[in-house]
Amino acid sequence: MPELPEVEGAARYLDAHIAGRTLRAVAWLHPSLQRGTALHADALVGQRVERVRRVAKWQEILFVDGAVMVVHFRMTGDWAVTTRATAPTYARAHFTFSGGRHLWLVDPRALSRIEVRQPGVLSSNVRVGPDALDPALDADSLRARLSTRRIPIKQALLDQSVVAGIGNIYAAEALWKARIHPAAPASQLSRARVARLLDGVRWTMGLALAQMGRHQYGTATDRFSVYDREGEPCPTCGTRIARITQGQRSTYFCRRCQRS
DNA sequence: TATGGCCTGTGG
DNA sequence: CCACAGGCCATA
Repeated sequence: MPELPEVEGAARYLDAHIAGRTLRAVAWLHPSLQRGTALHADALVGQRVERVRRVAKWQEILFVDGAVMVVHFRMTGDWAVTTRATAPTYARAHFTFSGGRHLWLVDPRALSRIEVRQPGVLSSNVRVGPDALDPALDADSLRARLSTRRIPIKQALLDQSVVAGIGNIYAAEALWKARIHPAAPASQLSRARVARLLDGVRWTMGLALAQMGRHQYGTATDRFSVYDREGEPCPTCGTRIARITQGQRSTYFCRRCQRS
């Protein structure tokens, strides 16, 4: 569920809690996490965390000896840190760290994924495009990346190999901000429109990041302009916000402000 | 490029 | 009961 800003917030939160600490124990609390990952995790016990960083929508927990635990929250993952060993509701994995810190992967749908990499071992590589907030990504390069995609712009934004970090909410928000119709063919956007879109992506994610100071998402729906607001007035023009389905996902937009 | 599946929960 | 959920992967 988390997109770039939420994952960034989660990674910072995690870094603040476990950087410098030593992993003491690992337990998998859901069968979906027990396939494959459990074996390698044992090797991490006894090792110290160097830091935690975000890569696209992944979090990488870097250990001082070079091992890496990679976590993807998918739709509903989140962290909880406690000082007691009592599992929160929907806890799917349990990590005990030195200093009496307990880290829980909390995920009602249990779609989160965890991989462990040893130094020098490359994981099954996922192709990800440039980070949405990468300053090196400009309108021309984004337009070039979109130019071959024969799909609607909304769906292209969700494709992590085009740009990394955007999800269903911020795709809708950015398109609204940029006044671009979500069904517009990705390959046919003018340079000016792509520039506006990139601004929209950064504006909407920058806002979210600023609010993210303290790793919380899921509550305030009022921070969105169109997402999950079908039938409510567009903040710009008052037109009722529409919902359509694109690639099995809901898209919210304003028919008046966002034209093809 | 489009689809079903992964999982479980919530709300209409 | 059904639709839908801030994601991604394997498959056709």
